Amino acid sequence: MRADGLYQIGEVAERTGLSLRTVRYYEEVGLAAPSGRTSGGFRLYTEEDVIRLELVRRLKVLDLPLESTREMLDAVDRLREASPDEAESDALLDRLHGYLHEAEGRAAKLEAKLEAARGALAEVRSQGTKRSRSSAGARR
Amino acid sequence: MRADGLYQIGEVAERTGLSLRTVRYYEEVGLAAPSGRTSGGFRLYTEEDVIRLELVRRLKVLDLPLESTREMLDAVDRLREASPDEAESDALLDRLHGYLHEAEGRAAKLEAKLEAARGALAEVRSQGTKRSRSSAGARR
DNA sequence: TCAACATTGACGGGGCGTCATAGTTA
DNA sequence: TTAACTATGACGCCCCGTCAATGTTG
Repeated sequence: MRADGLYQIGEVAERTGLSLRTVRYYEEVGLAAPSGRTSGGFRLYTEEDVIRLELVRRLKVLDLPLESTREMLDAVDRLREASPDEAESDALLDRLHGYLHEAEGRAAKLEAKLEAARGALAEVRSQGTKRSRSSAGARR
Repeated sequence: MRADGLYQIGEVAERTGLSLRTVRYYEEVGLAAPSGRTSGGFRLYTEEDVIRLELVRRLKVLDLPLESTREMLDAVDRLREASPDEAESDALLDRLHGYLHEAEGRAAKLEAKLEAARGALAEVRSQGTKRSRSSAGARR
C-alpha cells in the first residue's frame, strides 16, 4: 500500500490472486476499474476497488454472463452510494435479486455437474477395481 | 441407432448432450474417436464409444489437462481389454489411480471455489438486505 | 541514476460456435 | 430424387498468457 492508501496493480494482483493481465482485462471489459491513475498513468486502486475485484474473482467460477456480473456489482455499488430513501432503491434491489437468482441457479447447476463428475470418477475407479479383482474375460 | 447397432454423430450428440462440433473436436484432440466410418466417410460410434464420450462430458467440468483425461480413459480401456493376469495391469492401475487422484483433487478445488462463490453471493445479498433494511428502518 | 514497477499493443492458444461448400444416405 | 444428415475447412470469439518496446516511480 502506498502512503495515500491506494494500491498499484502489482499489489492488487497479489492480494486478489489475479494476474496483472487479468486485472487489466477486467478493466477493459468494464468489470472493475481503478478509481484513479498517477500522473504518469499507473493504475491506482482503492480498498473498495480491491474488494470488487475479489468479488469478481470469487464469482468467476459461476461463469456468469459478463453483463450479469457487471450489473450485479454496479447495483451493489449504487445501493451503497444512494441515500436510503431513494425511490431508485426498490428498482435496484429488484434487479439485484434477479442477478442473485441467476447466479444461485448457476451455482446449483455447477454443483450438479460436480456431482456428475464425481460419479464418473467413481465409475472409472470401480472399473479399475473390478478389473484388478475379478478374472473373467468378458468378450463382446 | 442404425441396423448395425452403430450411431451416427447426430444421434451421439443428442444422447450425450454435446454439440456436433464438440464431438468432432474431441476426436481431433484424441479424446474420443469413432470406431469406424461408413464408406462415404460418416463417423460411426459403438455403444462403448458413446459411453466414453459421456465420461468425457461429465469430467469436463473438472477442467483436467487434456493429457490426463486421455490417459485416464485409455487406461480404463486397456484394462478392459487386457487379460486380467497381465503384468501390465499393475502399472496401468497405478497410473489410473494417479489420474484419479489428480481428478479428485480438482473436484475438491472446484468445490472450494463453488463455496467461495456462494459466500460472495451471500455477501452481495446481505449488502442489498442491509440497504433495504436501513431504509425500511428509516421509514418505520 | 538505477532497479523495480507499470503502460499499451499485439500475437497466440484452447474450446468450441458458426458459416460455407460439398458430399452421403435412407 | 429429394430431404436429412454429415464432412471438411476456415474464421471468430473469449479469456487471458506472453512477449516486446517503452515510460514511471522512489
